[in-house]
Order: sequence, then structure tokens, then C-alpha cells
Amino acid sequence: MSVTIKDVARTARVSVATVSRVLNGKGPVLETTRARIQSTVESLGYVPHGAARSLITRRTNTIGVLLPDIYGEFFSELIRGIDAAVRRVGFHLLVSSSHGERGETGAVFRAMRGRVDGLIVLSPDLSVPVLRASIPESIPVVLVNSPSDATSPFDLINIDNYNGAFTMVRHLHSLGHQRIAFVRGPSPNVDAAERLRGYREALRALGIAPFDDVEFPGNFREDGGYGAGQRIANMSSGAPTAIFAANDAMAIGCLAALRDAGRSVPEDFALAGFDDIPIGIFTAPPLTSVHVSIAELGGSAADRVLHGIRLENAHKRMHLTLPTTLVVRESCGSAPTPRENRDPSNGINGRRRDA
Amino acid sequence: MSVTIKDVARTARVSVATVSRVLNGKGPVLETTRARIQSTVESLGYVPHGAARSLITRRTNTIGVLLPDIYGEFFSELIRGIDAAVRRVGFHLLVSSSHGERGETGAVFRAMRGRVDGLIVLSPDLSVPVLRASIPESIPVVLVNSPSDATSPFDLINIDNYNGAFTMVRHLHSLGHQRIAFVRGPSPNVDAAERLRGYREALRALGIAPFDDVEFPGNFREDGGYGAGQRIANMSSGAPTAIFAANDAMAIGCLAALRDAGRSVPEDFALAGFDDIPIGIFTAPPLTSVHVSIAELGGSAADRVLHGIRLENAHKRMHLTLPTTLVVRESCGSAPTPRENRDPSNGINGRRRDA
DNA sequence: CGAATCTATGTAAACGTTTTCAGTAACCGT
DNA sequence: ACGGTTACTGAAAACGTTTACATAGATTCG
Repeated sequence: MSVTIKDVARTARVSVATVSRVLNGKGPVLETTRARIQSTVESLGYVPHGAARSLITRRTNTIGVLLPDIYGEFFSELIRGIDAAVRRVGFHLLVSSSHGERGETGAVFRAMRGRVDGLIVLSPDLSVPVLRASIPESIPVVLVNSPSDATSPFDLINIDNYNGAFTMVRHLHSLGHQRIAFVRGPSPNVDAAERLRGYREALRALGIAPFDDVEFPGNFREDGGYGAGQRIANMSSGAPTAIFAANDAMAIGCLAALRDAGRSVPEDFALAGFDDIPIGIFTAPPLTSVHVSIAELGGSAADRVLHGIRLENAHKRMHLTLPTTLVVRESCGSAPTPRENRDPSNGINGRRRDA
Repeated sequence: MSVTIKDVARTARVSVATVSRVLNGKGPVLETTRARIQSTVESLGYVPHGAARSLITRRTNTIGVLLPDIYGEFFSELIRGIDAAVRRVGFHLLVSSSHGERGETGAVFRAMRGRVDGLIVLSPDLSVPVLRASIPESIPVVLVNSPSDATSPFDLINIDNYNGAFTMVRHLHSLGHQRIAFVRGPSPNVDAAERLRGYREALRALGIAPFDDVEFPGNFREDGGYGAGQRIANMSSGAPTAIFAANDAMAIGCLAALRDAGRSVPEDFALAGFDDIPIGIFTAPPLTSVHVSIAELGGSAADRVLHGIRLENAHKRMHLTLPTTLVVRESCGSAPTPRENRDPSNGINGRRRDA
């Protein structure tokens, strides 16, 4: 069927070794023969067989990405970041989404073995021992947004959820809010847990006693935020003056609930989210949030795993934490920033301060 | 390094052929030896080398997905749909995003050759001849949301943009609107073009003379919709009573612009979008839109390419068009539907009618 | 000027599988 | 008892590359 290196060699009247040499630019080869081979390659439309190459070089030039069931923009942004970094060095991306639930995690890993040179694993829900048991240690692995464990044999890259949340609470407090509610993320999720921790610690640091009844369960989705918003709107006593949702999707749901209940933002409640999704500029009012650069997160993870591959997995393991940025818009009543055109390339919107 | 089939064979005191047989469940093998081999495989932690396997079977068990630069939820939904379908038969996904711009399209295809058994290509911007020139015909290829060409040697799956838009216009007209503005998508995009065509044809069919000045340029992003909304809010004469944006992101931007200009929806303008993104339920007011099941689109594409692989690319080429559904919410003032909890698994929100 | 180094090429062994072919032993029907 | 299946297993040839080694001529060097 397809044309092999032998066909090229025969047509160009050289040995396969020489063809291989010009293909990989290795070893000396006469300029005239190089040109001859080059042209036969093109005229024959020859493309090297990846599998054969991988077999002998023990390199697939592919890195695997394992994702849980992710909805929304996070997914696309992350892949965009990874793909850009990886493409620069001629690597490919083997993606497997929804490795969540059932014990199929191990199966997925097994299926990836021998197909990838490195792995990026996103598993905010999986516990360390589970990961440890099912991830092969023979290739470089970077864990993204995963439970931090000092003894982890893997590289680790996380978003600075803790400081992001802490900063947001401090910001709300600086605007005069004393009673700040929190809409939590899904409970096994490590991002959710860290944001909650930042919220609680900030309250403590500010000398505000934390009351359990100003925390509301959530699920990172709009409907979860809507439910919390309904409950808050109906509170008769001890109602908060500010609401901090663990992500923007819930903040938007919350906003809808408050509006439906006839309450307004920021007049009746200050409202803030987390993630700074693009649509946050266009809500009414525009949403104060914590900016996270997902694409950058993906890019760093990719760079890290590529580095590990280059050093044949003998590199020093690192734990990286990507900073977040406070983005102040109108939903907290503090900064009547005009709605600006959005530049998606750098994501700079609203007024930003270092977190 | 890694343990090979030979190690297994030696340890289990059989030939590699026998090991291979139990691994693939082919050919007869004594129950006792099967068990012995099975257990050695596990104790040695043996995993077959994918490349070696591909080399001889000429199968990679992988399908490639080529995407342009896509933002937002579309990407994740599509991949989710494809991945689910593909995983069912034990296939993998090689993803390459942003094969847009420069002439690197050919390079991407070349890099994929030999690594995948089939291809799903999403290229709403690429012209047919370009695609034709750079896509290999040796493996099954499914074009998604691509320019339709009756003579295309590839399978084709599209969303029924035309009828979706047509139906929406008819709906707006049935509510009494005579002057319906349209916010266009980016011009080379085939989805944008089809939606525009549906809009124009519907106007014609309804006997409404189309005026050029009720069409506004857009880009499928929020800011584009915002710009259009500003212009509409400032129109002194001949202002439309209804606005139909070519996608939800622009509708939301438009909504923000109108609100900023002190105009309200649906009182001053009826507003409708296209895509039915989840957040549309939580805007104020909830957004009337055209529902498209992206995950289903991805699933169909995957099934189609898998079918092609099974038949070794000798299958009959098909052109599929996935139906859309009108989802009526409050942004057009017609249906004061209560905000409902959203079930993300089937995406049924609001009131739906067949398109 | 012989030895050593370099340049350009070819030969052939590996990489880890699957699969064809062949072989042995047991069984079946006549 | 014997040819013909059948059940099981092994030997070895592929698959398409890369690369260590070999070779042969040209150049350099002491």
C-alpha cells in the first residue's frame, strides 16, 4: 500500500540507511545525494511510519493528557495551552477525557503505556494513593490541580487557589463587609477545598468569627449557585452582605437567583466569583473575580513534562503554584469600571491587582 | 527496561506465539496454559507495546481530531462526544488544535499519517479545494461543520444551521416582529454563512423585504455582540424590534450593550441567540436560542469514522445534517418560562419545539 | 610515505509484536 | 487400523524504521 523507506531507497539508488540519514539530518551525506533523495521522497509522497520509528527509538513524540469530566471553558483553554507548548517541539497530544468514576483509571493508564512519552494528569478528585498506585513511574508525569503531597514522585502544578480566595475575602472586607457568605465547590475537589480554606483562613485572619451557616454547598455549576442564591435571598436573619462563590459559573447562577427574588447586586449584596471566565465582563453587573490563566497552566504543565522527557525522567521533581489575580468589576459595588472590549489573547479585563 | 512478550513467554515456559494468542483471545489454547500465562502477565506487569503492535497490524486504534482555534464550550462538548463514542470500542484520540492560519495544515496532516486510523476534521473556515489537497484519501475522514460539496470524497456532518435560523426568524415573526436585525458571525465561517442564509431566506419567505442595515457584522464572541448592541441602541430611525444573534455569546454581549444603553429586553427589543449554551438559562432575561447538541455531533462523527475504518474506507460516503431545536425562553417576551434546574446530561431546558 | 583521521555510504541487526506454517498428539468415523 | 479432522503449540518470517559496525576512498599529519 503505502510507500516505505525501501521504495525511496530503491528509487534513489541508495541504501535505506542513507535515506534515513537525510530524513533525520544525522550523519554526513553528500549534497547531491541529499537532494536526489529529498526529491524522490517528495515525488513518491513518502511519509515515515510513526509506529516503526517509535518501535526502535523508544520515543513516541506524544504526550498523554488525562482529564476528568470537565465542562465549560476550562477544558478548551487547558488543551489550547498544552497544545501550543507541545506543538512547538513537534509533539502530539493523546487525549482521554472522563477518566472519572469507575475503576477504569488504571485501564486508561495501561492503555496509554507505550503510546506516550509523558503524561499530564488532571485529577482534582483522585486521592494521592489511588494516583500513586495506578500511574506508571517509568515516564514523566505532571499532576495538575491535584492534591498536593510533599512526597509525591511526580511534578505538580497547581493554581494558587488559597491565596486567590484569601485575597478576595480581604478585598470584600476592605469594602466594609463583615458577613461574607461562601458558596462551596463540590466536596472531593481539591480546587474547591483550597478555595474554601483560603476563605476560612482569611476570615480568621481578619478576626471575623466564621459561622457555619454562611457557607452553602455548591457544585461548580450554575444551578448550584442558583440554589445558594435562593437560600440567601430567603434568609430572615443573619443574612450576609457579601457572597463569594467558589467559581464564576456559580456566581452567575447566584446572580440569577437574587434577581429572580427581587434583590439586586451590588446594592443588596456584593457578589464575587473565581476563575474570571470571559462572560463575566458581560453579566449585569460585571463580575468581580479571581483571574486564573488556564492556558498558561496548561503550557507550564506541558513544558514541565517535556523537560522531564528530555532528562529521561531523571529530572528534579517540582511543585509549582501559579499566581492568581484579583479582578475588580462592579458586582461588589466598589469600582464602577466601564465595560471594556475584551482582548482574549491576554485576558486582561477590568482592573487587576496582584493577589 | 520494560518487560516484553518474550519475558512473559520465557517465564511461563511457552512460546511467544502462545502468549500472543491468549493476549488477543485468538486461536485455541489449553485452559491451564492460558491461566498460567495470564498470571505471569500480571505478576510481571506486562503491557503490550503499542507501536510494535501497530507496526504489524497496520492499526493504531487511534483516531485523529483536527480542530481550528476554538474557544468556549463547543470544544469541550465536541471532544466529550467523540471520546465517549471512541472509548466504547477501545480507540484513542489524537488531538491537534489550532490548525488554522498558516499553511501548516498540510504539515499537521502529514504528521498524523501513520499515527491514526481515521480522521475527524473540523474546519468551518477552510475551502473545499484546500481540504481536498491536504487530506490523505487513504484513511476515512469525516468533515464536521465544513463547506458542503456534493462531490466530496469524505463523509460530512453538519448542524442544520439553515433551518435553525429559519425557524427562529419565523418564531420572531409569529410574535409580531417585522423588523428583525441579525448579528452575523465571522465571514469565512460556514456555520455563520448558513445561519445568515437561513435568516435571509426566512425574511424572503415571510414577505419581509430584507434591509442591509439591519445586518451587523460580528465575530461569534461577546465583544462583537456588544458592538452590534451599541449600534442598535443608538439607531435613530428604522430600529429593529427584534435582534437575532448568530450565536449565544454575541447575544449575551448584545444584551449587555442594550442594558448599558438603558434599553431593556424583551420590552424594548426581543433578543435571540443560537447554540443554547448552558449559561443562557441564567442571563437576565433567560435567552431564547436554537439548541444544538454538540456532544451528539461529536458522537456521530466518531461513529461515522469508526464505521469507515471497519469497512477499510470502502464505505459509502454520507452527508448528515443534525437537526436543531428551538428553545423559547423569556428574552423574546413570548414565554415567561420559569427558570428551571438544568440537567446537563440531556440539555433540556426551557420549552422546546421541533425546528 | 605510512598511519591516522575523516567522509560518504552500505550491511545487517535490532525493536516487540502478530501470524503463517508446520508439527505433534489425540480423537473420530469407517 | 487408518486417513482425516481437531486441539494445541512452536519456529520463524514479517512489519518499517534506526543505528552500530564495516568499508573504501580521500585527506591530513608527523
